[in-house]
Amino acid sequence: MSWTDERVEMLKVMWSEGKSASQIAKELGGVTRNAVIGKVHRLGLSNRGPGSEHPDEDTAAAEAAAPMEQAAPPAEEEQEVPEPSRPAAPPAAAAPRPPVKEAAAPVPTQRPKPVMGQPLPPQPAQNEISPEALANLAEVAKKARKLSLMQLTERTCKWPVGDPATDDFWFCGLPSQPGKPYCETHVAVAFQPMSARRDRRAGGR
DNA sequence: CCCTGATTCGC
DNA sequence: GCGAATCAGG
Repeated sequence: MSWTDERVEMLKVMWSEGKSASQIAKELGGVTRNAVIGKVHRLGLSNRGPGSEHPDEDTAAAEAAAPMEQAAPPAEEEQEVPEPSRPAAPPAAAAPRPPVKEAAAPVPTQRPKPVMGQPLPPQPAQNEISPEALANLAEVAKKARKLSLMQLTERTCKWPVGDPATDDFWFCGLPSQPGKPYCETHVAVAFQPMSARRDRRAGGR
């Protein structure tokens, strides 16, 4: 398995989102965590967020575009706490399943295309999305800024839409939740509590 | 023992 | 460039 542009792209996104090397390797498939780490270093992004990491909070922007309640759960995770919230279905994977569809359509038009002959890992069954969430997603899709990979910053929603292998691919781009990779709407969909996932954890870092 | 990323070094 | 083996640590 070689590092194709798509794979490197996914690696960058997932890494910047804070996913661990082993998890990225697992999702990319065909590589080990060592391979991922090695690649990360070779790409020179061993550091996870120096690029646009400035403690600069623009409340106006976030408030203007997402004037929703800003309940800040006490859950401040660092990969070492067995939190109940984790990406249920990593959209960054090959088949993001952009919920850009109406509730009427039982199935998104986006089909798992046979793009890139990589052994795409078994996509974890996506949990049900609440009707409210779907409604919001439909709205958000219209407001999406359709940013390209390089336009993403720490404060833009990195929810992918479309197929990374085609030009019909973009990221939501709306103001993301502080500390989260997605806007509030996408966070709600991506970070669903997953039931079956061992949480035995004690000391991680 | 589980896990994490970092580094080395033969390929 | 690649990644297994290894290292260093939680």
